[in-house]
Amino acid sequence: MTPVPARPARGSQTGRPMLAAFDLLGRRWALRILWELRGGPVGFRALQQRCDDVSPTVLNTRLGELREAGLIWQDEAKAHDLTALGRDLQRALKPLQAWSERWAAQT
Amino acid sequence: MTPVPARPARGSQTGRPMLAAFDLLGRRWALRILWELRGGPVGFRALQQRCDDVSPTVLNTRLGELREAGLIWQDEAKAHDLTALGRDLQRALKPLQAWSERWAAQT
DNA sequence: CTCAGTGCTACGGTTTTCATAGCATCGGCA
DNA sequence: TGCCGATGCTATGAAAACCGTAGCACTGAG
Repeated sequence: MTPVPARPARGSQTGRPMLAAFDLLGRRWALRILWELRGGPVGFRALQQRCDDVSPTVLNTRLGELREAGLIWQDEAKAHDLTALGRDLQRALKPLQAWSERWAAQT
Repeated sequence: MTPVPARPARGSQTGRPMLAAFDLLGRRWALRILWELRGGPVGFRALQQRCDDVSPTVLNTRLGELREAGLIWQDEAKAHDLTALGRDLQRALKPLQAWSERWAAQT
């Protein structure tokens, strides 16, 4: 079951957007998949390789969820790509990258 | 096994900080736990309730990972709280909240 | 009309997460 | 002193998620 802002998130009463986002992005490979799509459309097998050979089952499940959530879509050649909303999220995740480098520096 | 920036992340060769962050934050409840700690130290059972009664096993596992990663710590009263690094991450996650509201608005 | 490449699904085994019960400890408070 | 509720957390089996591999259907190049 794909989390969307309206519907209550897994393990939550209220459908608060942030909690739905946590539910969606807190699934394995979800963040990574979005990340690997940052440079334009990618085919299934290429995407799989970029994600360190994630198993196709999970990859396809995540792609389905992200598609249903409106973050990605498939073009006519079946390549997976970010939607405007997905690119928006991408930008929102930018500070996370900066943080991760501070994290690395501190350790 | 807790992901830290130096060590390679789960399912990754390189130990790129961003991938380690994805691994750490892509585990269930991890983001939520950090989020619920935004207002200061919280005890175990209170935190569990705020996280929609997450099972204590997972909560404790996540807390251990986040502690090992240096994002949270325990004060003398055993209450869980963000470290400076954790608060830093908190700030980095701020745009995500804004995004989630745009997401909700669009759906 | 092969043949390599692609998108994806089926299947069974392993890992993660879950729900519940319970232990040990620590204040109040009589 | 002995009880009582609350707290931090662990143990244990069941459910769900995830994984690796094999393979099907299709498409375009040669």
